[in-house]
Order: sequence, then C-alpha cells, then structure tokens
Amino acid sequence: MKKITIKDIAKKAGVSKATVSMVLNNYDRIANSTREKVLRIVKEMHYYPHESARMLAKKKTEAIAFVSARFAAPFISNILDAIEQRAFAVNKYIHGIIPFSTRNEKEVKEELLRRILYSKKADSVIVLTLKPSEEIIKEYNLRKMPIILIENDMPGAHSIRVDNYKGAYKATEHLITKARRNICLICGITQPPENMDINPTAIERKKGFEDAMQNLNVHFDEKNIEYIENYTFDEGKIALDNFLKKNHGIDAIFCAAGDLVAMGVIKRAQELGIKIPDDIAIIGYDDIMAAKLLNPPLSSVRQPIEEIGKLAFDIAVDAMEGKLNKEKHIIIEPELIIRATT
Amino acid sequence: MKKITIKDIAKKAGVSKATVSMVLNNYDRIANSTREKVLRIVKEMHYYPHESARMLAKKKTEAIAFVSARFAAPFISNILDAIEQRAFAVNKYIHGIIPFSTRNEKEVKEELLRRILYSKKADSVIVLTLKPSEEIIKEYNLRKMPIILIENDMPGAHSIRVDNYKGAYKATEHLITKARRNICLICGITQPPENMDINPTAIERKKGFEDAMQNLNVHFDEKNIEYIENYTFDEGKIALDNFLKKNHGIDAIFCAAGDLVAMGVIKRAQELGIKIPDDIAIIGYDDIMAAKLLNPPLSSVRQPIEEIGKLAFDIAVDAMEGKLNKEKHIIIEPELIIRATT
DNA sequence: TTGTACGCGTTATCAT
DNA sequence: ATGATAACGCGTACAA
Repeated sequence: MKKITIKDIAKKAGVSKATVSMVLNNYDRIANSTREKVLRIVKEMHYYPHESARMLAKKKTEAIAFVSARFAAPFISNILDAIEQRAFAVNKYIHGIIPFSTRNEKEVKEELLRRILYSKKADSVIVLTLKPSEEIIKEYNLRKMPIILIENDMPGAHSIRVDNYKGAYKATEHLITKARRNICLICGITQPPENMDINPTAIERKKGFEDAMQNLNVHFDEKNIEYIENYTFDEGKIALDNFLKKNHGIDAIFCAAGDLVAMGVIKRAQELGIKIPDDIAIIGYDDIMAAKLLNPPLSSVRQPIEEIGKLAFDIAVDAMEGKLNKEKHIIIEPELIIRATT
Repeated sequence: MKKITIKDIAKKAGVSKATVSMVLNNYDRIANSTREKVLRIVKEMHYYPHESARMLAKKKTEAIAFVSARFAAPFISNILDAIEQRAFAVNKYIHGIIPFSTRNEKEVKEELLRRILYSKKADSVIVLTLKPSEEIIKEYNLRKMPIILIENDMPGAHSIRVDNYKGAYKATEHLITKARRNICLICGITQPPENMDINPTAIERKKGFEDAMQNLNVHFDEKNIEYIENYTFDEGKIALDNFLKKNHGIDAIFCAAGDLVAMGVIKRAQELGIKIPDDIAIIGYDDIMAAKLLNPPLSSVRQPIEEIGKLAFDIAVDAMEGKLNKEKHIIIEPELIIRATT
C-alpha cells in the first residue's frame, strides 16, 4: 500500500502542499474553512507527516536524547521515568525522549555522543552518571547543542547533582550520633583502571565519610573501607566478610555503594547471626523501593529522583528554546531516611 | 558552526557525493585507493551522515520501536534490556531500539502505534503487555510493518507469551502438594472498566489456578480471590487483611499479581505475627530480583526474561529482513522457583 | 494562498 | 571495473 504524503492531502483538498503544511503547523494565516477541510481529510486518510522528512526540512528533531549506561538499573529507569513524566505534565516532547545506553563501554559512549550530535538524532542530550570527555563537550558547544549532565559537573555543560559529599557526611554523622565508633565504609572504586570511567560519585561520598569522621574525632583508617566494582548484592556479602576478617568490633557500616549492596550486607549478617542494628548498624544509599520493604527496613540516603528528572527536562527545554543565557549548575541536597537498621 | 555534509566530504576528496555515499555504505564498486581517501577525510572532519536525510532517502529507519506502559517498571525495563543485549550480541540495530511509553493510557497507545507506523518512526515494533486494537493490527498488516506482541496473541501479529495458565497451574499444584487446602488467589482485575485495557494475563492465571484446584479436588470459591488494580506493595497488605476478614483458616496464598504484591502480603503477615510458611505459604509471580533477597526468600514463578527479549528481537529482525513466511506464535514455559515461603 | 527552492543523502542510469 | 550525474524521498518556508 502506497504511503500517503502531503501531496495526496493537498490534491484531495484542492489546495497546495504549502497550505496543508501550514495547517498542520498551526499557522494562523489560513482561512478557517480551508483549515477544517484539510484537517478532515488528514483524519480521514490517516495522514501523518513523514517524521524524517519533517526533521530534515525543519532542521530540528523535537527530541531529547537520554544517555545512560543501561535501561534496566532501577535508579536509571526511574530518572528516565521522571523525565518523561515531566514531559507529559507540561505536554512537550511527548514521545520525544529517546533513551540510549552505552552498556558501560567508554568507546560506545563517545561514539554515541558524537552520533547524536553530528547525525542530529536529537536537539539536546541529557547524560546520566556517565562523564563525557572534554573534547566532546567542546564539540557540543561549537555546534550549540545543549548538554545536561546528571551526577557530573563540567564547564560547558549544564549540570544537576545531588550533593554526594553532604549525603555521605550526613549518613556518617548519623551513625556517630547513634554512638557508633567503629564505622566502616563500602563504596565504589575511587581509582578505576584505564578502560573504565571514573566515578566522581564514589570519590565524593568517600570524602564526605572521611571528613565527618575526622571532624567528629572518630578514628578510622584504610581497613575501614571496602571498594566494590559492580554494585551487586553479592559484593555486599563479601564486603562484610572482609570487614570481619580484618577488623574486630565494627559496629556500623555506611554502604555508600547503594542499597542493593547494603542488602547483601544485611543478608550475610543474618546468616552469621549478627543482629541489626544492635550489633551492627547499617545505612545504605539511594533509598530504592526495596529498602523500606526489607526486614528490618533499611535506613538510606534518598536521591530526589523526581526532582532531578524534572530539572533535567526543564533545563533541556529552556536551553533548546534559547532561554538560558548562562550555564546552570544545580546542586540538590539528599535526604536522610532513617528506618530500623540504624 | 556549519554542519558538514556529504558534499563537503566529496569536494575535499575530489569525488562525487555518490562515491562518498557508496563508500559509507560498503559498496564494492569503489577502488580501494579512493575508498581509503574518503574514509580518512570522513574521520578527519568528524563527518556523520544526517540520520533523517538518510532515513528519508533509504525509506528505512533501521530502528525497532519498543512500546510499553512505562520505563520504570522492573519487568518492563528488564525485557527492554534483554532485547538490547541481544542487539549488541549480534551487532545489529545498535542504538536502534527506541522505547516508547504509553503511561497506561489507551488513547496514547493507539495514537502512538499509528504514529510509529505512518510517521515511519521505526521499521518494526515490539509491544509489551499492551494489546493493540484489531484495527491497528490491520493497518500494520496493510503496510507490511512487522509487529511483535509480548504477552499477547493476536492474528496478524507475531507473538511471544509465557504460558500464564501453566505457570498458575504449577504454582497452585505446588501449594496443594504441600498439603495446603485453603488456598487463596490474588490476581489483577479480570473485568476491567471500559477505559482500561483488558489484561489477558490476569485472566489466564486465574483460570490456571481454578483448574488446578478443580482437577485436584480442592474446594474454593469466590471469597478465595482478591482482585487488585495497580500491582503495588500496599495492595498486598490490604489483600491479606481482606482474606483474613472473610475467610478463616487460610493456609496458602498464590499471589499471581506479582512478587511486589506478595511482598506486601508477607510484610502484613509479619506485622500480624503470622508465620511463613508455617501458618500461611506464599508464592509470587515474576521472580523479581528482590524475591530471593527477602526474608524468607520468596517462592515464585519465573518469567524467562532473557529468552523473551532474545526471541522478540530475533523475530523482529527476521521479519524486517523478510525471512519470515508465516506468523510466529511462541509460547514459553515459565519455571517454578521454590524457596522458603512454601 | 501558491510555486518552488531547499535540506541531505541514496540509487538508478549513464560515461569512461 | 570505477565513478559521475541527476532524479528522488517528503516536508518546510520564503518570495511572489
């Protein structure tokens, strides 16, 4: 079956292509009678403009690219969901948010960001957690393509971050006020190998932990820290075992590597008959949905996901509309959610 | 900064646009010397073909649309992830899987499916859980646009389903072999109001439950069933309360409405001092990640997500390449995962 | 309100 | 064998 084009509509309506186009783009210079006739025929014939042709002609895609490591991670898909929710709320860019994933490959990330830019796959891009190279940022700037970073902060890009330092500081402080004095930290690798992206998040949280400990005069050293790589449940179990091996009398763990890892710690603790929070207090990070459903419910540092998504979307839109005269760099405070594990 | 087009490359390389295009599309009619020269310049100048122009000229998008209710639901994003994983594995349609969400609105769904079809946003579409109208299927067939349904089965579309009937049957049977005789079912609404999509999944699971009960001569009636609407944790808590109100001596619950709801049941049971599985056995559905992390770990019916994703992708690709001479209708067996709650 | 050039690749046809 | 020329795909937007 032949595709129906604007030409078919024009012919059937007895007007020109231009008129049809103008009707469809809500120009006000069209007489109401013709407008109605055109719209009727458009409906009747199931005419939808060819999107590629439209983008080519308009030099716009009406799309926002969303780049992250993968689709399935809860934090990521929740951010994406929040962004889209905002889109529906303000009725802009509906179905115009295009998620891309890099599968954690640096090469894929760079290549993808270039393709989005040069192949014109979108009019702006929101990048979650991943950090683009400075070179890429330069290229985006040259082409005046807005780029919004979540969880990173670079000159040349807008940014939205939750204050990881403060989140970690608060969590640690909380443990100390609970009279814990032998506190351990689990966090992501702060010095990753060459081929991996660095993770500023882990570095900031570690700093927050260390500063809180120091400022409040609680002793700690390197054996109070375990680094994990993949943020998995099983790493949590192993981390606890490691702590117990090298460190006697620990009474609290701040799992800055996220709630899932914290869940592994809890699981292992229960297997070993360690009481939570009596023997060891635990606080996680992210406040994932499962956190409050656990037994006991997990204390955690909450990331304000809705707000992040809303801000990212709004900044993207404003930037595309040229309403932003200078770079936005927003920092949001995380919130401490205290439950039964501390 | 001006966009670099194929013309710029052609000029710089001293060849025609056509030649550049042919190089980029791996035609073999190009001498190696010119090919290399062109490729070098393409790299040097960061040239990437304008995607819209390309799609317009090729009459192809090289994209697969993925349509579901929302991005954030674990089951959904895991399926999406599995599809993309397959794409990377076979190195086809990389970054070419475009997720769209309908936010559970029937209107949005229909409109979206039409837009994908008529605006040529993709070359095939995979629809998860949602059921298109027959009218839409007809329109897809007319335009020879492949459509693959997951969790639904309609003539005119390819389909992949896990056997909900059998999954429910197995789960119920399992409870009966565990000597339970007062078994309750929690499932999605089987007779939804007009504006909502019907959910065949719920209907099939209910049937599986009922048949297992009947075939194995276990008494039950309507008060053994609770219907929930939104598949939330809290509905699980409420469902248990309702059962306890109207039904004395229940000793098992099959929560066909998913693990999250089952988690609510467990939570409420623990609040009430009910022992699991001693007093009441519980089995969920989906085997979400959290299921095995619970205390006690939850028995569940596992959906083979990886396999579903792989199949959906492969069918989409084969269909687009014209390798499918007839409709595929695949049914996969779910697997019973027995843990500590039964 | 219309005619038409334009956006940017692709591909069929033609030339060497 | 290689490569060039030109028509084409489908809307948009400006001059008339």
